[in-house]
Amino acid sequence: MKQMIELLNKEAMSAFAQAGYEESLGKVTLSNRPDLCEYQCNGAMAAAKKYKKAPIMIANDVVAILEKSPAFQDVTAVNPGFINLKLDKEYLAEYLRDMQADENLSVEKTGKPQTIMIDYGGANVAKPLHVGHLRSAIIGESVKRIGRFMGHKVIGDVHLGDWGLQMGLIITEVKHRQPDLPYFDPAFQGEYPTEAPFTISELEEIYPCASGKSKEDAAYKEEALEATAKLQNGDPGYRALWNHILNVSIADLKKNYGNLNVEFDLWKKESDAQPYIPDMVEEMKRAGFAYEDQGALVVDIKEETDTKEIPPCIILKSDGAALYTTTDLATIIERMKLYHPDEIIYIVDKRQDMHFTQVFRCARKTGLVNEDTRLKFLGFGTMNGKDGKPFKTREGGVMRLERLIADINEEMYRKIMENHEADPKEARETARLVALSAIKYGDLSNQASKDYVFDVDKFTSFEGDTGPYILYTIVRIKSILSKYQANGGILENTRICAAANDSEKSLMIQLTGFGGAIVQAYEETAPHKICSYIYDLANSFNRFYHETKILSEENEEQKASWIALLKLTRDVLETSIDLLGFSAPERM
RNA sequence: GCAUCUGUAGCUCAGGGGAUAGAGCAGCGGUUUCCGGUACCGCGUGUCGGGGGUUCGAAUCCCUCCAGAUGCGCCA
Repeated sequence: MKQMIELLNKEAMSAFAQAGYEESLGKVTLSNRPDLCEYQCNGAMAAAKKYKKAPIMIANDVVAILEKSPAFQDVTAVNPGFINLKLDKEYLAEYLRDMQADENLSVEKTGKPQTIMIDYGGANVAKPLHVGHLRSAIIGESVKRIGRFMGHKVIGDVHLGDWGLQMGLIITEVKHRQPDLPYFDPAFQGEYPTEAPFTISELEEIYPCASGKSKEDAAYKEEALEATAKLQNGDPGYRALWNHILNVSIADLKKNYGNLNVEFDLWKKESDAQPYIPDMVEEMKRAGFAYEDQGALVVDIKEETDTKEIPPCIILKSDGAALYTTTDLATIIERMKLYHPDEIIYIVDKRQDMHFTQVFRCARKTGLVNEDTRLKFLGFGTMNGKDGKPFKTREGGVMRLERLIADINEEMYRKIMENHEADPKEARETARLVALSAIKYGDLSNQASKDYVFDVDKFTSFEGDTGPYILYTIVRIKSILSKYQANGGILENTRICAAANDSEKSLMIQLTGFGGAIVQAYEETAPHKICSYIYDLANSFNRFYHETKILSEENEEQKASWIALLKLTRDVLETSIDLLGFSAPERM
């Protein structure tokens, strides 16, 4: 169904046209002066010059026509030429009834569903997730859900880092510790064990240990490089060991992402793209894109409009090895071949902007993607501590994601138990949900591209612009609805009627803005727009709630109308937080 | 050095050509015959980094300067 603002635009545009002015001038926006009106139209001022006429006169002409529209209860022209609009109450109620009946709450699914791949998460095999991985996971998950809600086919891919020296280092360290394992015996002919020779916690200790050694011990590093090469050349024992590393690691990653309500459709890995590299390189050479420069194989990607020198894209190092860029390009080939995406969105630290500029240009120039395939880089800013510097533990180290989440869960649990008596088991689960809302809302309510301060005290607060405040509002609505049902009320039999007071009307107007907020969040890949929308909505609801005694209302039709309004408010809020990637408990 | 991004209230952030620049937190003062007061209402605070320009109108667009973050060929 059409958005409210579109309907109003149509009214205003036709009024301008009927009054003899250009139709496009009739653009209606939400009022920025709620004391004066609900919606406004500024077209008369823009028209003044064109028609050499005082704006107020133009506004008067338009108002004369607009007054007849059933959409408005009040239309006035104000100096110097504003047109102030107030919505008709019945028209508004009618719209909300339609919205409630619409399965997508007024948001029209796209007529042209596209396949969108989202590359997010940024996890590496055998390395624990840390706070640096938080933003990509949270933002990516939300972008994915928003795209799906709009009716697109969205594929989330974690794109694991599983290739390169890190793997060689781990294999080398395992070899030093357990040299008798069959993986290191070239003569071994039997079946390799199905059980991994290490647990996830051992694995997480092995990598930093090996990495440390390689920095001090040249021979050790040499060994790791050899192991890397051997793995990449397909040594069966090394491959078998590598598979163990992958399995152990992926199981652990799935658990951790699961705790964040983050789910990937694909668990593709850098190694999956390797088979595409040789042909890709050959083709780039053959077509004349790639040439040798200072020993390396490069592709020029300069463009005339550049304001600075963009270095060429290096395809192969001077020693012939592939690098990050190479793998990313090969991954594009694989994605195009297997999934035919119309768009690929990369949700990565904004410091990698230059890298992706190179990859995208190179992919386009060498024809790896179709002309109309969109490649989008959504760079996010750094998560800082209260001191404004990158978030660290108290000891100054990198904080593991698991620890961060556990700490916040604990804090939430403490708050819940402190505030009222609760069953410890239920309180644990509630704490988990509220903590997740705190973390995700805290992150998503900031613009992705900016650095932001991760302030645990602020995010976990039940007051202000926070996740817990949103959840609290939802829980409160649920509580009233269930009381209504407990007293014999039937939710399905309720019907929204015209607003009885101002706070109810502004809640209703706020509800009509849902579709616009979602569409904008989708078009701008900006989940924070949803946050600010639901924060305003929660405020509107709470204001209305305080002025209106709902359950004790004697007029049954009026009571049912309010219940219907509450139900719609709950649905809009819950749909919205689902798009942000968290959910609300029944009680808290 | 060059480039990109950022600069809005004491703090954390919205707003991105229109009417008096907004929220939250922090501070102060109210609201309870209570459907969850973890709420709601009110009060104060601004050279929108500085300066120039475009426009009937600029926090918003353009130029310039200042400050900070980040990035600048064989790491990922």
